[in-house]
Amino acid sequence: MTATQPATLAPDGASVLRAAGLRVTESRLAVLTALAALPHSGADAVYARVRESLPNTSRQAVYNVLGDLARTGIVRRIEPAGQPGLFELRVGDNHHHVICTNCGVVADVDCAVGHAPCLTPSADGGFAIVEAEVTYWGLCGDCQADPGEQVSSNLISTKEK
Amino acid sequence: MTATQPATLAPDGASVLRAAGLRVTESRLAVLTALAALPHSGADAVYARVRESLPNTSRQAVYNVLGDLARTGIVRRIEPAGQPGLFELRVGDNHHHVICTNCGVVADVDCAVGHAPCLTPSADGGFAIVEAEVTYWGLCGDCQADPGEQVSSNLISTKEK
DNA sequence: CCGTTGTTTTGATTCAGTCAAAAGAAGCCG
DNA sequence: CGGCTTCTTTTGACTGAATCAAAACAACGG
Repeated sequence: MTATQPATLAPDGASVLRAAGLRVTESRLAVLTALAALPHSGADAVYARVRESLPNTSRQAVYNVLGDLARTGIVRRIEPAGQPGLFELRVGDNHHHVICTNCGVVADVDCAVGHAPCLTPSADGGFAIVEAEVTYWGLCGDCQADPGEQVSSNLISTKEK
Repeated sequence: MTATQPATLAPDGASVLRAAGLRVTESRLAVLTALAALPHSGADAVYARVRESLPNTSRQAVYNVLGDLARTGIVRRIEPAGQPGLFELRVGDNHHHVICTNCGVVADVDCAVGHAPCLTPSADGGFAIVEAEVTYWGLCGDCQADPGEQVSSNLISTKEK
C-alpha cells in the first residue's frame, strides 16, 4: 500500500523544521522519517511507524506534528474520497495522484499536459481559482492481475454492490 | 452554501427509481426532491430538508437512500477534502467542481479543456485509469468581496493559522 | 542553567458514517 | 382484494478519524 516517491528528505529534518520556525523534536523528526519511508500514508500508519523507534509517542502528537508540518508546507495532505487523510513529503511541484479503486494504493503522477490546461476551467462561475487538483482513479497493476483481493471496502465504488 | 445546477429531475422520481430497480418510497422521493432543490448538499442538509415534509424520517433512512441512489448511479457522491460527502443529481456528464477555500461553497464546472487532456496523465505508473476527477480550489465571488466570514474552518487551508 | 514559550500527553469529545435487529411497507402473485 | 415475500425504514448502539483542552514537559534563547 505504498508507491514510488523519491524520498526527498535531502537537507536533514532538523534544518527543515528550523527553517519553518518549528522546534526540533524527536517526534517531528520521527514523523519526517516515517513519511520518507512511507509516502501517502495516513496518520495511523505514521503513528505505527513512529512508535517503532519512539514507543511512547501519542497518537495526538502525531496528529499535531502532521498538522504543523502541513500548515507550514513541509508536507502535503491529500484526502482522496473514501480514505482518511494521507500525507507526503513531496511538495511544491503540483503533482497529482492516481488511486486504485480496488486496493486504495496511491501513486504520484506528474502534472497532466503542461500546466495551464489543468488550471483553466472553461467557466469559473465567478471564482478566483487558485489551484487545480486532479485525481485519477483506476486499477493498479497488482489489482489488474489479481482483482480478487478487495482491500479497501470503504473506497467509493459507483458500481453495483 | 449552494450553487447553480439545472434541477434535472426531468422524468418523475418514481420512474427513475423503478428504472433502477428500487422501490418507490416516500423517503426516496423526498431525497430526490431535496437534492433537486439543494445540489451539493450533504447527508445532514438532505436530512433536514426531507424532514420538512416527512418529519418522521430517520437519519439512517437518508443515509440508506443516498447510498442506494449513489450505488445505482442516480446521484453522484463527491467528497472534497475537509468536507463530508456531498451529493448531486447531475450525473453522467463528467463535470467537475470548484470549491471555495473560505466558505466551502461548491459550484459545477464543465469539463476542462476538451476531454482527452484531463484523462491522460503523462505516465500512468501501471494503472489502468478509468476516470479523472478535477477539483478547483479558489475564492467564490462572495468571499472575494467579503473575506471576513470564514464559514468552514474545517476546510483544508495550507496557509499559516 | 533558567525561564519562556512551544510541544506532548492524557483523556474526553465531536462528527460522519456504518452495523444490526426488529418493525413496517412495496409490489407481485393469485 | 388480500397475502406474502422481499426490500425499506426505524431504532439505537457502535466505529474510525480527527479535534479540543488542561496539565506535564522539553527546546532553545538568553
